[in-house]
Amino acid sequence: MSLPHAILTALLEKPSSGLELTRRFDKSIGYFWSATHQQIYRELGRLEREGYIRALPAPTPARGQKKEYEVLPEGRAELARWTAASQDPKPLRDPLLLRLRAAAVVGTDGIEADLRRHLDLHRRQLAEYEEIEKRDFPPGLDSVEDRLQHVVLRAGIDLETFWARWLEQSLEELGLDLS
Amino acid sequence: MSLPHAILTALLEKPSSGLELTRRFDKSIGYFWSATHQQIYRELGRLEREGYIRALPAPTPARGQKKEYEVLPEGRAELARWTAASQDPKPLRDPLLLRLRAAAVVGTDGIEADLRRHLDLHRRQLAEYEEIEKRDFPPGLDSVEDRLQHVVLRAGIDLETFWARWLEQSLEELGLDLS
DNA sequence: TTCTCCATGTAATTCGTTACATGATTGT
DNA sequence: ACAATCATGTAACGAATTACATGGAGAA
Repeated sequence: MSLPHAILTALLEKPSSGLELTRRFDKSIGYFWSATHQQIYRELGRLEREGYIRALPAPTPARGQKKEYEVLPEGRAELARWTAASQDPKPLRDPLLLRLRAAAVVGTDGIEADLRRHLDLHRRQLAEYEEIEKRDFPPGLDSVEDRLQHVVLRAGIDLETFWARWLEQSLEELGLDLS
Repeated sequence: MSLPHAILTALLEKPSSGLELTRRFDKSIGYFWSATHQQIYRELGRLEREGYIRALPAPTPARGQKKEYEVLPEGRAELARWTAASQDPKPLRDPLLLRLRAAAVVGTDGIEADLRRHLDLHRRQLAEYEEIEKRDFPPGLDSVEDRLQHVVLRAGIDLETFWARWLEQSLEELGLDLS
């Protein structure tokens, strides 16, 4: 039940149309909760039916016309309720770890190349996050909002750092040099 | 498409019935690919229909009777193929990070207690993994299989370490002492 | 006999993904 | 006029979650 709340958060930050939301989900919020335009349109319809958001009055409402949404007080209340509610952490589910475990049974042939590729992808993502940190979070920011957004970005940076280090160590441990 | 391959791996390690698999998915393999008994039974049926596994001949095949499965050569081949195939890393998707982002908009009321709870849960999981490491991976193990299983466990340990540290730092950053 | 596990399933729903469809706007 | 792009959707499917159903075996 996270997607509707991701959308409510995005719309509170700035009222938007479906496609604008889709673009914003390719960065920012999408860094920790991705979504496609099909999911977003479906969810916008649901949220509107349930009275959490409404479409801003448009001159000519028609298919193919831009439709902007804003959050209603009920939507904000629901988001506050959900944010405060306790939730268990999801158990880890990672195909790459599963593949290594399988490789212990059927052999490691062909997996090293993909480990190196993952290492490269995580390094790139890390660099991107660090760019954002440098740009958007100069030292000396103090508001609670800034601090919250910063710790979230920190999670992204630390996670990518973990993956990169772990992949480096694992490649070495398995006797595969780093090219 | 990971669940069938998780099951093939588990069955290669040791032929099992559905319920035995379910129990093993509560530990070991389940630490990085969890599954419920409903998923497992459905997938066992599919794998059998497709000729990847077969039920061992039982004295009295009937509902409510234990049914053991073993992997056929086709199943092993499919697992080897999947293990070697390239796969993109899944984008991060974490409800807790989303809630912090939402809290930047609707306020932090009620979220600190859950952050502390998550910290506690991650510390417990970390302790459990470290127990396993001490028990199953004494220094001096050398086979490729052991090393592979060890780096997988290492990923679990490092991930839990990351979450615990990140939660400690975030609670502090948000001005909430660690009680 | 009834209760409690063990063991194997079915059913309904939701969420995410992939592919496709349609209208409006802008540039050439 | 045509193509490309913007924008909003539909349809179909697969995977995961939740709840429920059925049967067998042993203990009180």
